[in-house]
Amino acid sequence: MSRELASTFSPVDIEAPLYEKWISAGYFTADAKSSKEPFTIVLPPPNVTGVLHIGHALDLTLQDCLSRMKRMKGYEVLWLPGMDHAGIATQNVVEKQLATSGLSRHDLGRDEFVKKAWEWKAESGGAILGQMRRIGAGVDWSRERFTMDEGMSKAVVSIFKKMYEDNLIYRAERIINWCPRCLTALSDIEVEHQDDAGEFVSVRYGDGDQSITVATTRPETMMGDGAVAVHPDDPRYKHMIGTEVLLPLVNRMIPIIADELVEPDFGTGAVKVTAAHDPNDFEMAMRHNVPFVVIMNEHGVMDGTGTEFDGMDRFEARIAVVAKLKEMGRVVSEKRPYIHAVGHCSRCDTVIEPRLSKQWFVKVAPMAKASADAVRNGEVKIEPQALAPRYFEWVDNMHDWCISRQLWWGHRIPVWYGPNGEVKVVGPEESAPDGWTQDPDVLDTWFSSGQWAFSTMGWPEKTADLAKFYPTSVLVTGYDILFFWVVRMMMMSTFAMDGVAPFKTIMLHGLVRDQFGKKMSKSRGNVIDPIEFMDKYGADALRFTLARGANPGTDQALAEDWIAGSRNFATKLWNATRFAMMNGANVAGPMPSLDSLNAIDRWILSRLSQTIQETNDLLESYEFARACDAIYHFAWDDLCDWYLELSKETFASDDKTNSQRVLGYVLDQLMRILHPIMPFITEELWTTLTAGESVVIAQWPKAEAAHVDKKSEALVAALQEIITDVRRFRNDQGVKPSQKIPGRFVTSNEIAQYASAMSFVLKLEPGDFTPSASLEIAGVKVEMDLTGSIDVVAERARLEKDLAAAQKDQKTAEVKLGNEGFMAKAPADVLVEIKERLAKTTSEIERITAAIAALN
RNA sequence: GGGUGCUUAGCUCAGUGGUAGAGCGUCUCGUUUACACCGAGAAUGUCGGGGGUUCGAAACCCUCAGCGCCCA
Repeated sequence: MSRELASTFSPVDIEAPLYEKWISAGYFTADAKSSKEPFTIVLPPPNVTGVLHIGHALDLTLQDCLSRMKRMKGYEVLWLPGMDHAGIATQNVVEKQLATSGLSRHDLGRDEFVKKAWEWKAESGGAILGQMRRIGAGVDWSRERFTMDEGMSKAVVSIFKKMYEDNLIYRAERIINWCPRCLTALSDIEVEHQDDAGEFVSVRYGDGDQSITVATTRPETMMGDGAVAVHPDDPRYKHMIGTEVLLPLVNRMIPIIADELVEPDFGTGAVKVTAAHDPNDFEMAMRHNVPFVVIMNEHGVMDGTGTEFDGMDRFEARIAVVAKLKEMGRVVSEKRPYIHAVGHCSRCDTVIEPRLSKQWFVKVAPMAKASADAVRNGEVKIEPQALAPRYFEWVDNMHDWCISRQLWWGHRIPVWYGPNGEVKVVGPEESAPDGWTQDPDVLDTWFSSGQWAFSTMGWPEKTADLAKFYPTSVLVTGYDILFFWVVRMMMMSTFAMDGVAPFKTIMLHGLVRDQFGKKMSKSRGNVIDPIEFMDKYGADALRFTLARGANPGTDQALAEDWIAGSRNFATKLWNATRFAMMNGANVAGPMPSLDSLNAIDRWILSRLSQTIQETNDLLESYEFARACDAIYHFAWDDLCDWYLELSKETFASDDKTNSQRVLGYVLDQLMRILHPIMPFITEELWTTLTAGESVVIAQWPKAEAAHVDKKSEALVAALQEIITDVRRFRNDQGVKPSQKIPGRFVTSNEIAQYASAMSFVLKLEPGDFTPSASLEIAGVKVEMDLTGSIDVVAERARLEKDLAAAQKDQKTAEVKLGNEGFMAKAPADVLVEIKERLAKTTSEIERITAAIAALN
């Protein structure tokens, strides 16, 4: 009735064809007209320049796992894929390409350059999409989106206009983060702070009585100073407040002002105020009317100081300025290296230059509040909840968001300026008056990817997709971009979608690290390439490893050995299924009634039922690691190590029909619950076993409460105890595993029914013999003939060790029961448990003592 | 400086009040007809230190030490 499985399992051979099968069957294409309850995930859009890294692999695995499970549960699943246009990154890539022919983007002009960028995207962009297929991601490719495609671009303009009209977007001159290499403004989150070794120089301003020493890490900016600030209550400087000192190098008189922001204990307690080149100084300058003196151009080169330093790079100038000040005898002290946090461009690592500049901003306060409220009032849940404080810390203290970028690749700001300084936002269906010019800048990429949850579904049109699939069910992403993208999405969505948050749950996972828990980086050389490991071990193995490491909200370590271990698990499943089918496992016809089954069959059904329940509950609560563990131990320990071994004797007999059906059922169900995590091998095995169309569309198993059978569990536990102890005895006695020895079980209880199953596993041959050894375990006497004398020394050592352990356990139980406080206060069930433990250890001690006596 | 985690077997990590767990690694035995990508058996932890709460603490509280991350 069914196909035969190849004798060896080769993941690379089965994976690609199966993915093609799923796609052509349309399993992943969502239907907005379906009457099924929706389950929606939008894929955090990878960067168009990016390739699949191990973090994506984890993120995709978890999303795929959830969406496959929900599909099996009967939901109408939409998992929407796509990419963002990555303004700076893409522009950098294309500029680099141009540079190879000696061209800059300015040589081409804006329109030509943007055309080039689109060409680049068509040819080389989106490599990651192909890699997503490789890992088995069941996304709806028919709905693939790109942040710069036509629909999303329209949405960007619409929302810009809407926000502008609501006074949520404004243009202002502020200190912004400027990258002198990318030549653009950046938002706060595109700046990475690193501890760098700099210098801390104290410089004397003024002379004689009218002098004050300021300490700074940026001496080169002193030509732009507009004041010196001290704390208003600082007794050292109180008398100087309101007076002026001489600013060296440029010989300008600047005031000494008092501001609470100054920390008296930091440095000399006096700081220079460089209003146009430092965000804190800017704030102070606004309060005290300190002039803004710009001393650098957009490249970070000194400019307009009227000194010898003009034309020097800022870092060059720093050295030259200090040298000059030293010459003048103005350097009071120097500390070098001075470790302090310095902002770097997250795209090119250049040191950020705070720069006074006119830019567009989003006023975040109202939207940030709505975003915070949605989580506070429970509309949106953060999983794990322990990470919610991080979210609040960010949304509650957010600065306005600088959204203009001095780039060409991106959504051009839809603002036009008239000849007399008029400003007009031009919506998607409108056009600008003749003679007006459009703002040259583009919008931050996050401005459009922040709309990912709704404009991918056709907003602002009232589409069927939006009606069916918005808000999305769960957002799965790393906690590292909680502040970046998630908060942006929360703000944009609550604004555009009448206050309805974009997702019901935000599920955060951690980062993937190397086997020692260290961050992966090119410089460390510890980067794991998911493609390489999928080639070697299969996508399922990589997925299982990642899911098994995914404890809520925490980072996970990853090593090749562990992926190999998951591959071994896949091989084990393959071989177990192959073996089962060789022995006639099947899913034909109804299941036999429970009372017609033997205890071993009933036991595996009981374990299966519990495993299904456990797996379901764990996956529903995003406990991927524990779900994997539950399945792994059921499959390997319960099914392979015990059920199959204990059933071998049955399968060799004539009375095997029931067990064949039970085994078929167990494998069928096992493949279903494992499918979301290991889709390929489960599909291959399930379709082979059941001859069904696809496990992708099979029903998710329900835990059968009627299958839970404590009696059979107790019985099998006894069988396991007996078998393990006999094995141990054989091992201690130096009997080889394959060696058959005479042996029999002497018992009057129901374990007797399973004597032949145990004999089969233990290689014991019943018959007429004079036992040379006997063990008593779980109320069963096992008699064996080792043909000759047994190793009394080894056996006594073993027994004495067991005796000591039993005595220790007995003692702790006795102590508890002799404790008045325990007897008075411990709950009844614990009391019963300890009493049972005492009884058990006591009889165990009797048994071992008798066995030792018998040895003599 | 502010916030927030973490410290459990050689390694990486589970374990939120009732006799310490997993995977990998280690040691011994083994080609028994599913599987050597395997099987069987074994060893290994005063749960970072100290104090407290409790009949009972790896878990709860305080404190010290070390490590990490985010933000300034």
